[in-house]
Formats: sequence, C-alpha cells, structure tokens
Amino acid sequence: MTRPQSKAARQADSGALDSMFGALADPTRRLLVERLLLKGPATATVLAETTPLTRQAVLKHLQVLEAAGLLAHERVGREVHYRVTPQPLASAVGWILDTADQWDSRIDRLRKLTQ
Amino acid sequence: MTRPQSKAARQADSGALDSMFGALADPTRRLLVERLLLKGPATATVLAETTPLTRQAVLKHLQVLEAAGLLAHERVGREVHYRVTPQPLASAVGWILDTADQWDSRIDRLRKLTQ
DNA sequence: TGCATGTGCAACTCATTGGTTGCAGCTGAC
DNA sequence: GTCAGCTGCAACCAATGAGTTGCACATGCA
Repeated sequence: MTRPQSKAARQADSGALDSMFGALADPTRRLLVERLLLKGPATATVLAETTPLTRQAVLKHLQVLEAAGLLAHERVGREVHYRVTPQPLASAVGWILDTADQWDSRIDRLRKLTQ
Repeated sequence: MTRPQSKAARQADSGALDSMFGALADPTRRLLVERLLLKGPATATVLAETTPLTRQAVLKHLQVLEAAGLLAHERVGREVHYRVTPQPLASAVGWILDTADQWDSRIDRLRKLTQ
C-alpha cells in the first residue's frame, strides 16, 4: 500500500473515518478481517464455526465491516461470500500519517525553540 | 513516523488496538487530538469552549484518549494540561500495514494464478 | 481572608452495541 | 417434489457509552 494523498485524506468524510476506526476497534472484527485475508472469501456460517459466537452475531460484525467499506459480499448459489476490500484502510493510514506529520513538525518547532 | 516492527505490531496486546481504534472512532476525539497538535497543550475547560459540549463531556473524551495512550496530562498550578503522545499511533499503523501486506501478497498469489 | 476560577466526583438519562433466540423464506440436490 | 441447508428478518436483553446536571474541593490572587 502506498502513502495516500495527504490533504484529501484529512478532508475525507469524517463519517467514513468514524465507521472505519469503529469497525476496527473490535477484536472479533479484526480477527474476521485477518481470517478473510488469510483464507480467502467465506460465508458467515463458516466463519461462525471458528468462533464461539452465533452465526447471527458474526453476520452483524460482517455487516458492520461492510458498512465501513472494508468488506463486500457476493451471492454464490444459496451462499453469501464475504471478501476484504482494503482500499478504505488507506484513509485510516492517511489520517494517522497526517496527524503524525503535524506532531513531527510541532516537535521540530519545539526543538528549534529549545536549542 | 517510521514503519514499526511487523510481527510485534500484529502480536501487540489486542486490548491496546481496541482502545486506540475505539478512541479514534469518535470525530470529537479526533478533533481534540488535532487541536492539541496544532495549538499545543490545553485544559479541558479551554477545549470545551471550542466545542458545543460540556467541560465534563470533553473531559471524558480526554480520559478515553489518555486511556488509549494517545494523551498525557500534567498539573500546572490549578490547571491540568493535556498533550498528545503519538507513539501509540505507530501500533495502529502497524496493524493496518501488516493487514495490507497480507492483502497484497494474496493479490499477488491470485495474479499468478490467473495469468 | 475571601472570592473567583478551575478541577473532581457522582448520579442520572438516553441511545447504541453486542449478543441471543426463534422463525420464515430461498435454493440446490436427490 | 421434497427435504436439508443456508440466509434473512425481527424481537428482545444486558452492557456500554455519550452527555448532562449538581455539587464539593482546591488553588491563585487581591
């Protein structure tokens, strides 16, 4: 993944960052993302078998991730396959890196003042 | 900010990622972090004047950010100054970049299979 | 000393979230 | 056509979070 555009990332829809960071704030959801990345697309039923949760609970997590733009689903016969769509992660990294930039420049200013 | 160590970031305390992503999931909290970065340390009372919220509400947000390791406070006379401590952001970036790496390698594998 | 200002703590409300159970509706295969 | 398996929807519960109000406590300064 390359560094996203700075200004655009900071001005990106605040709601998008909300839902993304919120989606990633849950360990179960991060686990689901990692599983989908490692083993490829899967259904809510299959994913639920690997957790102590109900299919419905897993499904809700998947829907949260999808609402954040991190997942997409596709109907295959009578199954629904979920897969990761990681472009939105760039927004998160963009915000963090922009914020870090502000901190870095502030530190630089302080260094110059105190030297 | 430099790229954090890969394995350590993925194996970092899950709770740390929880609290950090959770803290960043709220637009008010991201705004507070940005304000503190741009204008330097400030008190909850001062920060509250720039928002439609109560001092107590702002204080709760500051405490959430501090619990996530993103802020620190210091008593100055009868005032309490909050400032940003951005090292933990590296964990967040680490997780995201690690996850992106998994995705990238998966895409590479798929490319090789489909070509 | 007394007062204004700033912080700390507790209780309360309201909305959201994570999780469950139950049941109905599709769909593929025999 | 029927049946098993998977998905979709709704209701419900417990816990957490965001925000408020009210009041007590500490501190700097005239």
